[in-house]
Amino acid sequence: MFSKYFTIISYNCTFANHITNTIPNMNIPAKYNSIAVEKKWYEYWMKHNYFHSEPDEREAYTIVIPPPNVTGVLHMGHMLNNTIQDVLIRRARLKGFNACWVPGTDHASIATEAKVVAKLKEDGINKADLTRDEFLKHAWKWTDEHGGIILEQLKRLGASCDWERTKFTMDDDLSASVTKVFIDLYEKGLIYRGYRMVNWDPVAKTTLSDEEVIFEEKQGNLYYVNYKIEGSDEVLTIATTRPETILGDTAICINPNDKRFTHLKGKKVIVPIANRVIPIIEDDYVDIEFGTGCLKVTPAHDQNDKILGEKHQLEVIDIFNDDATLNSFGLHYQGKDRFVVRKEITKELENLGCLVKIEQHLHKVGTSERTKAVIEPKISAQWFLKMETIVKPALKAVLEDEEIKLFPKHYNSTYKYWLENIRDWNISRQLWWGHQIPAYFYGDGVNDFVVANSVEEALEKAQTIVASSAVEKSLTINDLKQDEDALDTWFSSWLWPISVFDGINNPDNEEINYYYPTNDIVTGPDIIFFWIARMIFAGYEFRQEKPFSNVYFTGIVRDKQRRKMSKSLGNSPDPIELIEKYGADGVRVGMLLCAAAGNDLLFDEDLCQQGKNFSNKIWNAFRLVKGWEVSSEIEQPQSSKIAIEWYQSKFNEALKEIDTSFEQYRISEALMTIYKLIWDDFSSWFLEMVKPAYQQPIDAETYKSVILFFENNIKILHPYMPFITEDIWQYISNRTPEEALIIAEYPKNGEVDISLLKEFAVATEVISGIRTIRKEKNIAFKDKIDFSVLSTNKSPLKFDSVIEKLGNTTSINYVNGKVNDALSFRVKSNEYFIPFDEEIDVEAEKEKLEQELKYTQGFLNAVQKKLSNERFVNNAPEQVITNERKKEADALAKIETLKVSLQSLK
RNA sequence: GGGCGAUUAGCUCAGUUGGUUCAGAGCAUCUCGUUUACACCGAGAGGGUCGGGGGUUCGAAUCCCUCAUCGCCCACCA
Repeated sequence: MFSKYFTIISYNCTFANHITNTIPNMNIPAKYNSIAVEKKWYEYWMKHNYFHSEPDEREAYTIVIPPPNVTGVLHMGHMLNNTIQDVLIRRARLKGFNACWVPGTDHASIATEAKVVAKLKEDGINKADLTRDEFLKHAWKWTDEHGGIILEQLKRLGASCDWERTKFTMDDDLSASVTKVFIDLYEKGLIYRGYRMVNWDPVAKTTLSDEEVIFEEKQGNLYYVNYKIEGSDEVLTIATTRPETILGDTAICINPNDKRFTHLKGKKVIVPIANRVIPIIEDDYVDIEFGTGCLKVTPAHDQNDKILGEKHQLEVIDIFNDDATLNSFGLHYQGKDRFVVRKEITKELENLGCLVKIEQHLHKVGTSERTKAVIEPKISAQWFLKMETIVKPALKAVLEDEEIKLFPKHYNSTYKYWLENIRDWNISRQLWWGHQIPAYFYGDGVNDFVVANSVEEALEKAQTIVASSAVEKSLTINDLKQDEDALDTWFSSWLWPISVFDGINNPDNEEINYYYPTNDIVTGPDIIFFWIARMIFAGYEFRQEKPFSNVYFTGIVRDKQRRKMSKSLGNSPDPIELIEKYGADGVRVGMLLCAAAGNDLLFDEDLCQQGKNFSNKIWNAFRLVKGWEVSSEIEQPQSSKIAIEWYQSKFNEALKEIDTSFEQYRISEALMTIYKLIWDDFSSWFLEMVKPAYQQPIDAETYKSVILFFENNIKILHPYMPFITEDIWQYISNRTPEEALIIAEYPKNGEVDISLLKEFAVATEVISGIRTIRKEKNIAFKDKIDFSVLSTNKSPLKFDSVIEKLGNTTSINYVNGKVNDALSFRVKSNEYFIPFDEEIDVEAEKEKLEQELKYTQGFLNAVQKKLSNERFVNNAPEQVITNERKKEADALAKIETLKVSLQSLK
């Protein structure tokens, strides 16, 4: 017998090479080397241009990347964000879509300009000493040196962007789009120049949009100051948080209903220090309860005061320079910083006897998102975009028509609230780095300007205007002066999904018509207003169509202590180091495992380790399969046959679950489904079921299925772990570039045999039972055991052969009565027996049985109670009742078995 | 001050219209194991009054009310 076996094996060995010649006889390394593999396959993918997309007859699936800051460095937020995008895009590619992921960077005007200014300062250069052109030269140099690092880092992650399409928001065509859009909106009357209260960042020396201001709660003081009433010895006390602005006061306001001050109506007060006389005005805006009920009005430095000022026609005195030092209105404080002045003026007021008291006061202070400087409200001439009409289609698209879906959905209400309460968008910035506003002044008047594509065009327009006016004057190019300001960064990125396909300059080109609207956009919820909403505005305004169908908001990446990851805290790991340590696949899996949809994620490096372990698991499963000799001479064992049937169903079930998860953008849930499928179902169950005995070959038919399943597994895993899957794919068979996994065909959905899956679940319980007894009684696995079952069902079940194999039992005996001298366990109403030579601890067995009996009896009672409740039987659906009856029957049968067993022990 | 979202095992989270599979998953923990893919592993086990309290219902993690705690967004109280 033995020698015969060997003959067969040696025969099959030669044959094996013949029938499995699709599998190249390469040496598979014992360890998976992520670094070498990742480099190899990324280069391969690039070389064969798989990431590149051109319009064709297939359906497009498009994502535009949220463009990171051009000089930025990859952080964990990008890692998460781009992993998700890559998963989506790779899956779409496998599913047969023409997948196009457009990468690029944003010029990030204020952030980049701040960096360049800081760099110049280090080199001893002051921005103020440079001309605009000189400064821009430095900025471009900086951009060329640091720009695009982040895109290179994305490649390490495996991002399958169409790099040929890489865009930058200051590329010529994108800049032209911005200008075109500006002119268009201006001509529609939507852009206007206004003298308004804006948020002034005194460090960056620019205005900011409301969205760029972050309110922080700060402990401040409330200063009570006396103002002398003109022509009287009486004083009036006001409360203020900003005593330095006293020098800009132009009125005191009281509530007309405040009886305390009735006698002061129409009088005037003298501003301390400045000794100016200002009126007392009345307005019910003033809260009688707050402070002293008297409000000092400084129209130049407070939004509300400005409104009051306009209403009551007050003088406006701006006391600050651009850097928030005081100007000449600051009198002897001229040139000093506002916070220094606050301290000094307090002292002076005290010396003058005007300071009544100082109270501690907690209040919100606006700070600059970028520079952290305290915002100074300032009145200045700025450019604004009217929002009223532009928001309308955007509201409808998300809230009524659901043309655009937000995930998670609850962002709908945030979106709605913001859009309904939106204020005009301040789009001008006092910066050089960015798109210069295409407005050209031809005269000294505030309104002496034209908006044009170029200075030449501007000249023409200006000449026309001048010619039609009464004033005789001829203009030359030298008379024109372009507005110094640049546009808000978001004024270019709101066009991103359109401009990357040149859809602004060239609205009917093939690409924009093919790729637009894009499918999904993936970003953090922090830029829902900055970017997402505005892209939607732009989409409807310039193309009368949504820019994308689905918005997936990721969570914010935090550390284990829930702190936001940040440079200053130093709690953010270096993504590249992580990739080197755990492999890109491992890190991708690690990121996603902690990224439950709709939640912030607490990043934990251990999860990358889990990802790496998963790589290892797959690698070893592959080594196992690859190590088998294959024989076409052996008949397929029954256990393999049924195992294949089962795994096919299990796989189909998983496939369906994955689809459902993706529909809801539950990306990490889909990954978990695949993880369990491959680790538990495929490796722990399926491979063990079909695994040939030591040094024995596997039958060819089973092997074929194993390989097919393996291929299907790595296909569905590929979006998550692109590198290891491509590597194994190519080991399985020498593939031509046309057969690479990255462009393979995603498995088709198939039938799920639910009853088969259920039967298998029972079989696993039986196997578990055997394992438990083996363990309890120290019966080695290699010792074959006798195995009997007492069952109402006398015929062998589908998975009996599997039980025999994985339990290492003799063929299962179906018996009519209890087996003596045996250990037993029960699954459903069946009782299973394993003979045991040594004396059985009767008491212990009895105890066990009684426990089980007690539990089952309790269970039965509950079920019967339910069933005897008339209202339950009358009201519950048929199915629920049927199920309860079945539970009852099962419990009764089990109790019977238990009683018989107990009887025999007594 | 307004709005939104949470609160389920030690941790991070699932739990769809209230009822099959309802108390689950992964990780962590504990026990045993180096059996010829993998100790980056295998087999097994423990662990939760579903934030508290009330209510609706035959039946509640799920619906309603209320309280508590935490997070996020928005808002001009000097």
